[in-house]
Amino acid sequence: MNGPRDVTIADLAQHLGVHKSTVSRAMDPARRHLIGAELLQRVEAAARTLGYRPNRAAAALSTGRSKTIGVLLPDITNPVFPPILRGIEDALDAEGYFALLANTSRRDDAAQTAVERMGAQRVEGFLIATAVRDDSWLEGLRQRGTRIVLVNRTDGSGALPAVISDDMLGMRLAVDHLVGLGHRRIAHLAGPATLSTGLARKIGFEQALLAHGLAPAAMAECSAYTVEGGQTAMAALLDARKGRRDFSAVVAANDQIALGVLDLLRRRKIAVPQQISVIGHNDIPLLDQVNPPLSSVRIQHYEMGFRAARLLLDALSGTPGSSDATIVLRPQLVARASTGPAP
Amino acid sequence: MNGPRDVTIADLAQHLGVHKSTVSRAMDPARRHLIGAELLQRVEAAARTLGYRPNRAAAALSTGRSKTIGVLLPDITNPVFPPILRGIEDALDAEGYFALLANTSRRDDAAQTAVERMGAQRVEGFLIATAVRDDSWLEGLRQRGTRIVLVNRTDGSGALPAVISDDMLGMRLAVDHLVGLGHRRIAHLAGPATLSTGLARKIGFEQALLAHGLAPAAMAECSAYTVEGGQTAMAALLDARKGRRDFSAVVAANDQIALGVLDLLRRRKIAVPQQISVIGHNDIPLLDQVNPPLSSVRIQHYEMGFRAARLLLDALSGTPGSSDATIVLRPQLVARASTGPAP
DNA sequence: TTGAAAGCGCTAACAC
DNA sequence: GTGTTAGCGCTTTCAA
Repeated sequence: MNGPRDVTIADLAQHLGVHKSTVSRAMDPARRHLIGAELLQRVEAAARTLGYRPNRAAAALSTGRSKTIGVLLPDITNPVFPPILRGIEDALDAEGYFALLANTSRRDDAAQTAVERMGAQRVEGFLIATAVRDDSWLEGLRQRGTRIVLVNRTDGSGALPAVISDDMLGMRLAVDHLVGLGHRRIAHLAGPATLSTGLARKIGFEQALLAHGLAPAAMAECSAYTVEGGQTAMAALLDARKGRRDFSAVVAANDQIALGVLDLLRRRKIAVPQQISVIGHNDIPLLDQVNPPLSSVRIQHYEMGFRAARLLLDALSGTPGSSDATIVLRPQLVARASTGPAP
Repeated sequence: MNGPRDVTIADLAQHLGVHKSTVSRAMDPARRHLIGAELLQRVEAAARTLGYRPNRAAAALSTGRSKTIGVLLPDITNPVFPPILRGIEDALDAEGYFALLANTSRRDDAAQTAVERMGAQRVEGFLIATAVRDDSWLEGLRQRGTRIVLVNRTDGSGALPAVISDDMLGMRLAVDHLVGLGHRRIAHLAGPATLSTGLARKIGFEQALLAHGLAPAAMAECSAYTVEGGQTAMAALLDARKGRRDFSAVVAANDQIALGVLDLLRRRKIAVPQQISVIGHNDIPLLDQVNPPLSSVRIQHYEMGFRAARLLLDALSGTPGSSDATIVLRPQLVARASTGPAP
């Protein structure tokens, strides 16, 4: 059925008249020094001529280490995730690890199913960007010894190591910026309260206002972090006020929501930023090209992925200290033309 | 070092007083029917209570099938690739396969290195979106029996199965659209000639013009499919003409290049589309929000990934016919505000 | 319908 | 330095 069988270390050993464990040693950089210099050469030469290709699957079975990490994303199609994944992959690659990928927005239980199937593949740990605040199964997993690092979002337990952006600070940057422009009546379009980011940004927004002695002018929760979610919530906000707007600026919980807001305001002929200022969060690509260029809070996507992967890798190799940390990255304000002086 | 050892089929077998091969059969849906109904129940119950988790890594070693596919992308951060990857993943997931991911834009030989390492992991095949026209190593791989399906780009050999977009048709759509708007002098900013898409679109552009009895008004090749590549090439095109533009429309080889063009024209105070019309290719997200909304040729990214994965899966399972096909998907014109009547 | 035995390719004590 | 031996957990003939 298959063509010529793969060449194995046993084949090499026989060919060279040595034992296969000798070949095994010669193949492993970490144990190569145990081998005679001349023999080492011969092994390498033979490997080349016979076309030997190491079989990590076999090594994995023997050692229990697959050199493979499970990565769970809601949906790679959401522009927030590519740079995170890229960061993850760069960190893993440097250590010879691969990412096994799953998008979990297919079904409700997709994340758990993926974790189970990846567990069967014996991934050494998980990088999870899909945590929901009331996920208790994640904490259960951890207690059974599964290595997990959360990215971008945390779960409710707070017990799992995570790498996230400082959402409170992000909101402070946004609010300070607007207040600096003279705005006093500021509205917030929140993300889903089921997500840690949705909640943290909402609280962050309120606290940031409070620091200026202000209260929210209006609040609404979007059903999802999408353009449509933003449009719908914004329409509701405006309609509820029947034309009498009591706010001059909107802080959106993420960029897609903000884009939805821009879209709706454009359709309703409300000028941005002359009549209403809008600011997003995350700073996804192309925001500088939209109309008007959208102000946002830039978070360190790539860095987030990279650090999360490093954290997991360190935990796997038993590096002390780093194991249980939660790393909080600093966001940065990016002011563009969608925010301007209060009317 | 490790906690309690994993539960294996041997443990289950002992616990139940049967042979492990019996348990193995009970675990495999395809061979379950060989097992007595009552015993089957007991096995399943025991598996549950003892917390048995199948070890695919071991199965992989035994069967030679890892249920894993290697996916090579240049850079997931380029908005063209997320939907392709999503399509791939959806198709793989349906068959219980996982994608092992590698971004290959890190180094020149990253693709070959990744293929080698993934080969060691015994992936069953490769989905490759990084082909370069003069890649001969891919063809070599195929001849040695490696299963490969190309996505988005083809290599030079034409011998490898691939799923791509109809680039000739895409250019025809773009050119027909512009000619329909009255343009006669049309320029092309080509992608790198080392990529199949760069070349095919360039030829497609020329042929499409020819069909209207026209010749290219100007041509330039961008060093990369990037915004900067577009800016630079466009600047060169304009500067070479010292202000005397002999074209009223630009067909860019992809959207990033087109965005670079828009950017440059904005800085030079040349009105789009009043003075120059611009059209891109691929229709990446947010193009409808940029200023002005960019016309483009929409290609079926998701479908491309999905079909490629299906093709590979079919080949792996020995489904006849489908194995060696090259599938060409039809693109579609998306006219927006960046293209308008010729001045 | 179930059991026995061999083996997938590699690693890891331990011995020489 | 190198060989021996014994698995890792599962599948797969072949028998019974």
